[in-house]
Amino acid sequence: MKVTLPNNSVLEMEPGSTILDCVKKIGPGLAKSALAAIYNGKELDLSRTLTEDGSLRVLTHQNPESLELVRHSTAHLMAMAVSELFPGTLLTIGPVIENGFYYDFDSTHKFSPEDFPAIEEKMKELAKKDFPVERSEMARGDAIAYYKDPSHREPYKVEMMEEWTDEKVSFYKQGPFSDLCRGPHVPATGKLQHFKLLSVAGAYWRGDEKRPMLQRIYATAFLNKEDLEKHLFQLEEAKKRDHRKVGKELDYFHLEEGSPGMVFWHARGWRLYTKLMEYIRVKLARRGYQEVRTPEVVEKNLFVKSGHVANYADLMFFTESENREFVIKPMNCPCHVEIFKQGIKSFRDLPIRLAEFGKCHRNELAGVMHGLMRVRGFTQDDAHIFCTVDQIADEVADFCRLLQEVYADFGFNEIIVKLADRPPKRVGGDEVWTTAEAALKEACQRAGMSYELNPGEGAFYGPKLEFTLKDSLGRHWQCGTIQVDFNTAGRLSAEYVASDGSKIAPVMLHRAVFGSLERFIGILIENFAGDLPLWINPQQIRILPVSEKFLDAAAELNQKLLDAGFFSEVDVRNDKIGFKIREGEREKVPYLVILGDKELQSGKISLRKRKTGDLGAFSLDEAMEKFKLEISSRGA
RNA sequence: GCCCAAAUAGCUCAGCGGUAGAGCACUUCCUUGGUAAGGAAGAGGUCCCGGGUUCGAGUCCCGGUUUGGGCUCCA
Repeated sequence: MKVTLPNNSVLEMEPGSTILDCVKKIGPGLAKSALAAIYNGKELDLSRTLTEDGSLRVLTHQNPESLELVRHSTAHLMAMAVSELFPGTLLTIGPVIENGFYYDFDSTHKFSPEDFPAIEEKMKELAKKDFPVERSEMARGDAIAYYKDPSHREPYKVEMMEEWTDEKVSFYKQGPFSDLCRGPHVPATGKLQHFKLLSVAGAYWRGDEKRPMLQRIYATAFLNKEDLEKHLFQLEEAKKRDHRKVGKELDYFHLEEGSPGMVFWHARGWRLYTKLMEYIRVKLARRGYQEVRTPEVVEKNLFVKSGHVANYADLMFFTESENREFVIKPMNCPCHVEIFKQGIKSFRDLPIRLAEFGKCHRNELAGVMHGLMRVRGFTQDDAHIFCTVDQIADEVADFCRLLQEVYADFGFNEIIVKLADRPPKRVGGDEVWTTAEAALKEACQRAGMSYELNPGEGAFYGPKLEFTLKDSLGRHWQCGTIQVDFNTAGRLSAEYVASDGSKIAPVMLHRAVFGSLERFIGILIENFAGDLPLWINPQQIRILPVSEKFLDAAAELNQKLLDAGFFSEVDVRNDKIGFKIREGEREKVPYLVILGDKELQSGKISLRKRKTGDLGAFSLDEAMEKFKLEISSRGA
């Protein structure tokens, strides 16, 4: 049998040899460090027997592809440790996830982080024993019978296997522990060294709330110690940056028990909020959007006609007055349609782009609220573009460019685009869907964005693009979206007069760049760890008088800065300058101005930049130029 | 909505059947200063809400609310 290596050399192997035999032939060092191999494009265990000619690539700790393998094998190691420490625990599944893996257990023992050291110790002990990990196969029926036997009862495994159609299933055995698994795995438990248990949480069997609640242990594993430590450091960093914590420290907002999921914006947070609105408002005006404002309390009937009450009632707040029923609007679209319907629209008027900072309320499930990221009352930077089918591509392409421009201004340069196409249940003919999907694809191309397909995930009324940005810690946040809608305008009897005089319902494009102002602010806080760039920072300058003698001079300077449009304030407290500097740094004020005798004598001010330190003396004009430059360049 | 946990001073938290505590912040006084914490004194609490157990409940039990970690869902 011929085995081709990556350097194109060919090894001649006896029939019946395993991959490991092959690797040994390449070199004993490689055989020692090998974890698995890719043979003819398939990832396989080293113990697998070669049955055909092929090309071989050996995976070691050096290869990024090994990460999933190691994580999955570590999941088995964790399951083994848990089984030994807590006999009677039932096994379910232990998949690899983005930054690690988890394993779901059904156990009478209630796991808590206090169990982690013992489990980790056990894992290390089992790893040290270096059990070989051995693959075996069994007929599916036999495996089911085996797992039904009371002495090794695993009902969850039985349920999974009963749904499969494979004739044979594979098991992986390490020492006394074995688990149903497709593999592949590392050759021995000794290869597993860099892991950490992270958290424990409830999770339904198969994500179904009617099924038993299992206990999920989240953990992670890496190929080397440095990567593990780097990841653990990032988790710590993320915790420090938590927008709920930072937002409170910076006095941006608070939430309270009486209004769950509704934000009380404090002066500073609201300054940031309005800054973002002003920023996007200018961009929209230049692209031909018309900003409008519609009511938050709307007659229920409008949302009955739009279909929201039928499909969305669980998430809506209702109210009534004078025997009439109203809704607190959960979205702005029907209101924008009402504006569109005022007067007669011609095809010449299209596209019409109606934008609104629309405050919406959704009665989200109690368990899903999360700081600013998931709230019940929020404001979308919403707009609806009423257009013809032919105009979709142009409008979407223009939106994609707008979105790129905006995200780049905030320093987000990596954007993931997902195209969700036609779902099984949908309205509209196939030819319209095809046109719309093609238009979205074309728009992405024109904007130079590559997209992943999210098959069947579109809304019932049309396909959509979803935009996810990556923050400074590499975390993903879905913000922007543009959705094609063939349904709503027609339902609400909105139409335009076409060139042939017929009346046609326009296509509606629902779109948002930030998504919601609340969520976007949460993302900004975490991305910048509270150190917002000067151009959006609601605190820009704080004047620190060296002693009370300089309070008047400080007030005068403060007024000049306020007149010039900067956010400035004076620390009037009777404390030493060192203390005020410390406080200013702690409260993340970008610039501190020290004002004392020296400054009054020289007519200059002393500037101190956060995290950098003393910048020296500047005339007021020089300092303001400096601020303006930093603001216009949007520098961080 | 479901599982688990938490809720004590403005903030961060300790106390876990026997008279409510600390640090920071706040107020007053002393100090009037030069690039990351000057000193002293004072004030501040329905211990989330409602029931129960007990001679006695922040503390134990039950119910509710909110928050947190997840599941599911989503801007």
